[in-house]
Amino acid sequence: MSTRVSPGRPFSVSHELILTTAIQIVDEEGADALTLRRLAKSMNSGTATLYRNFESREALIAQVVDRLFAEMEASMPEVAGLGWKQACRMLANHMFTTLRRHRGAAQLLIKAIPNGPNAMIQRERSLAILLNNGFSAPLAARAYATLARYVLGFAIQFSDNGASGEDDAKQAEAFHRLDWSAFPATLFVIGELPLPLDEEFSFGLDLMIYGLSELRKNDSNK
Amino acid sequence: MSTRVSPGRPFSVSHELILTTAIQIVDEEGADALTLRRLAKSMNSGTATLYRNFESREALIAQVVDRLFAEMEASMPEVAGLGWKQACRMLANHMFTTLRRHRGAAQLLIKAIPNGPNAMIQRERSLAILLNNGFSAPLAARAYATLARYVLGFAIQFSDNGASGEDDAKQAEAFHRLDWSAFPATLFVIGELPLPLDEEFSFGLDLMIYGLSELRKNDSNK
DNA sequence: ACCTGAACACCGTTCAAGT
DNA sequence: ACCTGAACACCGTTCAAGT
Repeated sequence: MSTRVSPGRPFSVSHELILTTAIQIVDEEGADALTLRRLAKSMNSGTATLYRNFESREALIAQVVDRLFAEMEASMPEVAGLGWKQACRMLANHMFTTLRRHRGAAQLLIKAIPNGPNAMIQRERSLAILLNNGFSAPLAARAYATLARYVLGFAIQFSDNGASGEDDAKQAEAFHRLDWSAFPATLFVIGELPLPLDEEFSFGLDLMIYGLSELRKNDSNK
Repeated sequence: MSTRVSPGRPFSVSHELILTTAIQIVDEEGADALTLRRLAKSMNSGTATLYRNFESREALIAQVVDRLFAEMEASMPEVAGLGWKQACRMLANHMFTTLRRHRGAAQLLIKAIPNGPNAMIQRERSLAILLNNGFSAPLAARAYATLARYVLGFAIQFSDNGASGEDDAKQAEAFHRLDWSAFPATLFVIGELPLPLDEEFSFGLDLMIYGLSELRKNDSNK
């Protein structure tokens, strides 16, 4: 697969290699492992060389992030024939799945809101679906912004905390130490927790889409 | 303020002082500034001394996090007479506000789900409200888990990225470079973006609460 | 002209040495 | 017995020196 947005400037080959290697590191070892030293070593180079292609670590990360949006765009499911609800669900799930596939990638999106070319294309596509389905400009803007934050917020929380075995053990132990009189509600629902991550995500997503459908009715009637 | 010598158990005063100082640093300089060296220097001490009170940086952060839950608990609004919708809204807003007041604090909650005593009390209180209002155990568990993730997900994204002036300038510049033919939907809603953060948060929260009210009806009728 | 080793000022963690 | 300076193995960034 070729790059969607090519710079066509000096250092482009090296530039390519750096981004590819960076994503590989994020995939295999998480966001914390993406250090300039680690990255340079993977390419048998030194950190100083990286500064020939990128102004700073932050700038490099911004381009890594846009790569992820390019990948999302390339593997985007077909939503043309679907209703807006189903389209929203698929787009949100697709973004969520992509971020989860690249382990700690979601954490890279925190610092700065994605502004790269591929992120812009994705926003355009999403807004167009809403506007073509009777959403007013203010409602479409709100719906898109909130849903995008929702997906990213969940993806961040599910991104890196790999050692669920150890965490779940601690959680279970803490629950067992609770006494009935002080924590009746917690113990009453204890069999339901913790929820599978995907289920938690889908549950909240459906709540929001349902709420949007109600707002849309009033929006259109007005 | 001078350092007091503890008469009773060893390190207890120092333990207190460390947590207080840590929160002060997070408030004033953000989560990134909370380094052990920075923390030790604030107390005219060395990093090694910190390891006398805390097993690791991670353990220290876990206790800082539970301090925030304690603060939330202490300033919790009265929700006894309110309906569950209004109670949910107030609890979610309160958690969001508390996390925002301590600038980068939300980022400290990512690594491990809060397990401290004060976090447990807060969960008990929230679950009890849902269960006392006709929610079944499965629905209450889902509602609580999803809302808690929602609040934290938003708080994280609004936590540290302080330089909104520079960011907004970049965003505006990027928007101006767009051409109408390629980005019609984006340009159509451009006047609506970016939304104020609180509005975005409230918008999504209301969507979820509305969706929950529908699920609750079926839940109770069953 | 292009590249990079080495330095600088940081980071979390450990432990031998000091009191 | 208690504390901590100093070391260790890292980090992002810079620049003089090498090719």
